[in-house]
Amino acid sequence: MSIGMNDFSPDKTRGSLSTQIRDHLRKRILNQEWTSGAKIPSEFELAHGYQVARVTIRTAMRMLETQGLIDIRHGSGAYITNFGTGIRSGLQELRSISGTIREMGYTPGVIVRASELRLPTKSEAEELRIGLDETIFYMERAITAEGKVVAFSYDTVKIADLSQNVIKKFSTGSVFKALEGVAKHPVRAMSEIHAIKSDLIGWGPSKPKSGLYLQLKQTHFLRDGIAIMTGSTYFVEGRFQFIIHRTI
Amino acid sequence: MSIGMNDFSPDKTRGSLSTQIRDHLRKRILNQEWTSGAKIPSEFELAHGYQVARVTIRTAMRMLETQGLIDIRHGSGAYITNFGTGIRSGLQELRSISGTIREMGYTPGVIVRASELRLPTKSEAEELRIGLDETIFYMERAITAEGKVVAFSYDTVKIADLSQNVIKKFSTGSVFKALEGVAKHPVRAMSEIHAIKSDLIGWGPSKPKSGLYLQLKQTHFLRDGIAIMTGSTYFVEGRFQFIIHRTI
DNA sequence: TCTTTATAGTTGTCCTACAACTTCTAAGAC
DNA sequence: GTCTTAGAAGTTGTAGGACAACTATAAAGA
Repeated sequence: MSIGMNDFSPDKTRGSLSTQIRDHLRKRILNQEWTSGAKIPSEFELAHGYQVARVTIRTAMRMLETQGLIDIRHGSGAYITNFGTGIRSGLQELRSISGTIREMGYTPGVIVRASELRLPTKSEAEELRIGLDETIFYMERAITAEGKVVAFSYDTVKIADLSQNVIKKFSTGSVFKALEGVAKHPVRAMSEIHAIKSDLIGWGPSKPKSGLYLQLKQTHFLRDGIAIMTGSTYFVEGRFQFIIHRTI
Repeated sequence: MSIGMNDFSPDKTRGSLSTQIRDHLRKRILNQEWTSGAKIPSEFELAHGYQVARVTIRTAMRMLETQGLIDIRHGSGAYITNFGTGIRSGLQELRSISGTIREMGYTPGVIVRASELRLPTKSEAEELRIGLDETIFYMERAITAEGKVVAFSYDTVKIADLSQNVIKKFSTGSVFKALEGVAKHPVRAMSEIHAIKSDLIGWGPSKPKSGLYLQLKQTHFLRDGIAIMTGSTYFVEGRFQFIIHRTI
């Protein structure tokens, strides 16, 4: 089903107009409203369609180009890049694993094996830029798709200015969702990638015999540069496909 | 040493003004002209400094924001993100491995173990979108840093419209450099990442005993979406640090 | 001391105009 | 008829000015 631009209406509480239009256009692209390689409407047409100035459309389009979704050619137009659909699981975009699994058409799940309030280790305190006496929240979780574990996750969250209510939600649902509710959701992450072979990682019946994982050792940051969460996620090799879209 | 904006002069042959200014600003940021978290000059000031319209500066800044180098806040200003220097080896940016090694302060090298002209396999033909009868160029290379192998590379290049001269250069220097010379350098790549443990990969004395690699299975594309190169690079775990900068 | 209110500075959007580039069409040359 | 060239139309890039929306700071007031 096509989305079209008719269902768009600006929301003053949700960031700038251009980012809203960017997100709307992204949806339309991922929804395959235009085929791969196709030319999308001109800035002039889009501006009329969305009832905004051309510069607002331009700003949105520039962002999509930088993210690799479209290709803008001077004097010609903007074209859908040849991989529009694969990108949705692109690693360069920060989104929850559950969300990605859902978008791929599977049913995500989370199994919390352990969670506790404790003091940080030295490296954790360093990553989160907090003192060694500041209590943090630690979790060991397994992320599943269709009931099968695709990743084991070991995370530490800075909870200094979070309510007990928010912390409780960590154990039940998505950490991202819980943080979003208090306007504390991360907008950026720095990840180190490693290939790991170890029998010490993972648990339960879904634990892979190979012991082969793709480790994402990452720290999440808020808009103002404050670190809020750090940890490692071990993706079971073969059960999750990572794609990176690289641009100049 | 600071760069400043005095050494900037537009070059009509090198893309749009805004991309040139983006690259110039990127250099200044990576050169640490502003410290991490610092506020950079306002759009108005930059526009005056570079002698261009504000919209041109804005376009450049938006690209830098999408790439995660700066953070633009409405009504306040643009700020250097807290990881400006680490990003230069970010996987989301497409650059030659040799160049990355050089930027990290090491001396890169390439050892060509084998190279040949041959017909493509079925999957190679599929990736490059060519016929099974179109000759391709195949290479097995090792990329070194300070003489130590950091990655083994198995690549296939589409050479249909390349001269013999260009092909010869593949064996001696950087593939990227050779393609750049004929305006055929890739601007985009789609990479799959895998953790691999195998004794069949690599060769020579630098071959790691662990057999543990981070595999980048990627296809490179030209500006117009044509695939030009496909293959796998196996990074020896521990000898090369991958960082990904993820944004919303 | 704390709160509220101005004020200046900065980014977001709008408008208009034109330059630069691409693509297609049609006229012209042969 | 075929190729080349010139032109026109369409599209993106840049310019300049104006104002709205937002932020941060400072001053005034309670």
